[in-house]
Amino acid sequence: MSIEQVEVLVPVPILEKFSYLLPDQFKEKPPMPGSRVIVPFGNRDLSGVVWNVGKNNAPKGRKLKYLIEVLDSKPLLDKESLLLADWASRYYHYPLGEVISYFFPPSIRKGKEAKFAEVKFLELTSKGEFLNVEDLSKAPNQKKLIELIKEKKDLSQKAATAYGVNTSSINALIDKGFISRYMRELSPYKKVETPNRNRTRKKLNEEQKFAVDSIIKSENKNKVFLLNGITGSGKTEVYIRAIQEVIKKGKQALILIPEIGLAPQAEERFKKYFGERVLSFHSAKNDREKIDAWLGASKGLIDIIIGTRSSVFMPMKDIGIIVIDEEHDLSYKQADRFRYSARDIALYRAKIKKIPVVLASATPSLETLNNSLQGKYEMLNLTKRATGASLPRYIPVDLRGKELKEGFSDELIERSEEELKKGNQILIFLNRRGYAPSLICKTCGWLSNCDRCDALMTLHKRPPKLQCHHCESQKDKPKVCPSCQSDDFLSYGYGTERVEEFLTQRFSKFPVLRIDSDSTKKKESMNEYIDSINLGKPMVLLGTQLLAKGHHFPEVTLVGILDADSGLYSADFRGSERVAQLMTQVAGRAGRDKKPGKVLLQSYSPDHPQIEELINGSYESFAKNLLKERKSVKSPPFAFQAKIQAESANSYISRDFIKNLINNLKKSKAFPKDIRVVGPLPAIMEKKSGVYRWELNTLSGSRKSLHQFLDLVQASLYSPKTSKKVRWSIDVDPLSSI
DNA sequence: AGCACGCCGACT
DNA sequence: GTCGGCGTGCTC
Repeated sequence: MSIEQVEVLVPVPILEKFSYLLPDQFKEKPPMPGSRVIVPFGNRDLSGVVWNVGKNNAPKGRKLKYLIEVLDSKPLLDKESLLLADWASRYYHYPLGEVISYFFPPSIRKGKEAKFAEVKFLELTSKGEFLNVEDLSKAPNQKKLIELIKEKKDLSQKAATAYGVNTSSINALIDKGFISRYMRELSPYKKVETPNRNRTRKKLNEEQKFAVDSIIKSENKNKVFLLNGITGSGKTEVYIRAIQEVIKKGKQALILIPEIGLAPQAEERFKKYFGERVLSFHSAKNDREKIDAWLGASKGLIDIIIGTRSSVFMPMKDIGIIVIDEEHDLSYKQADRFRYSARDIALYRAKIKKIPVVLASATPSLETLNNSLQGKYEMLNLTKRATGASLPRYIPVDLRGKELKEGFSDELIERSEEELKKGNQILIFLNRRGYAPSLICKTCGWLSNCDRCDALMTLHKRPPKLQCHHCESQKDKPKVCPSCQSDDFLSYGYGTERVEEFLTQRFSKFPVLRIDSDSTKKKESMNEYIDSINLGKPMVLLGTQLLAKGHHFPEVTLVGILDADSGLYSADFRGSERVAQLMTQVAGRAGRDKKPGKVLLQSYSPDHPQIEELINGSYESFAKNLLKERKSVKSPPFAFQAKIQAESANSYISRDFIKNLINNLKKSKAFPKDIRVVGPLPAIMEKKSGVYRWELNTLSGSRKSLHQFLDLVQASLYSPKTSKKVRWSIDVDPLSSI
């Protein structure tokens, strides 16, 4: 029986799949699931992905259109990718047709041929076949080329040039009709068969060896490991060994890293071990690079992909392990549209493929820590620093009653000076860019409010502007107060620009390097900074969380945390988890090599239980306390959470939208009983980028009930009756509430 | 998401 | 009289 129709996924925010009739020429050899096709959709033609063959779930009576074209004779996505997409679509309650887009580089998704770049090749014409090369003895280059083509069979023009044949000789032979030029696809990758380079075989300690062995032993099992290692304990070294074993078996590895900023260094580090087998992947790559990496990985020409969030969808021929570095990092969660967590997608992908996952962190998320404590994940502890160094010592600095200079206590200044004079580097941490977080009129009290957000605009000095850090708004710094025309302003609070100014004049003999998203805007600047830090000369590093992430600064002996209190009283219940992670990570930059390190923690409440726990306990003890607290109030990870948000030009519209939604859903018989509904409430920052946001938080002890509830929500929101004045979103396992 | 259709305001 | 504003309806 021949196939009459196929079900196609189209990249539109609609839950339904769309069915099409197959024209006769495709009936015998219908496109398989995972192949791309062109279909008519409304009054345009779209590239879609075949989901089902032979099925038709279109409403009865609906007249089907004919599919226009089949783009791929073989599926581009394998069965596992399709399963993964289906799961992700259900789990995150996001339309499958849009989810599947994430599995392709954008241009492939839009219908571009899934091929490596075509390159000029040279071949003999039939006239050329019968040519006696000795006839060309007067043109040695032409003779050489003919011989090369005969010898190599496949010769690209580029290769010919590399052998020393210039283009004019090539063209001469073409003109004479002896050879011709044609275009052919050429893979930029050669399958590397040589063993890994292993340039630096570091000796592993007992804990590291145990960790490597445990991971290797579970090679064909779906096992999740928490590689719980203190900062500087050599986690990377552990998973590199595990990956080496996987590759020896002819399989591939996927390594996820938090941010693009870390990609070049990470890539360089992995290239040292794996040479040409490794390739990085992130959104800054151009179209061609993305296609090449994607094809290379799916054809098995690349063994290791190291990439950011979006790489979790990278199709791979035979994936054998997934590593998620800094698994607690927020950047693994996409915060708009398809709000997926790359970590959780990776966990499910590994489950489908029955392969191990390594979650690496010095400060694991409470979710992961809890899963480990409950025995769902195997915890591999690295409690010693790889260099034999000890963890830095915390020294609290009580700010109460102290006179500060631009946010610095005398103690911090003195200790900093001491270290610099000893030839060491110091790191000052302040998680606030700009000059000052607000500008105030001293005369009338006018504040630098943002017009589009419930937030104050930050004063920047270079260039002198007021900038909102929550939207795109920026304006010139006013010369006089917009309200009372006075010119007496107060720059209130401290940002990195301001502290840089102070440090530069206070420690004038030493270079001050400010590292934040403003100073690293230029493409190469971060690498240049890292290089100058690595020279090891005494200097002051000053920066935001950019500095806290993953870097290895062996010469830093002192870390100064200017404001340990910020975030202590956050409106977000995840605030203290964040702060603890950030502090521990920053602190971990100190004393990583031979020299011991210390961390000065400036605080107005050094006896706050959380600060005390960090100083006298550890991240882990801190996190375990937090888990107890979360358990007692049934917060995640002891309940599953989803957030529904509505935004519109008007607060009442957003509020009523959420109100009506929940009221209508509550009338449904399918409304699960075990759902805790909190809200509607305005978002913590209600007005942002000119829109007003209200939200509904829902929690349940049962994942199943939560999803049942979200199915109702989804059905209601995707109904055509839903108001278009409101932009809404469903966020499963939300992480931020700003 | 696009795109067309459709009904009310300022313009060559 | 028309161009075009964006509300609303629909996509196999």
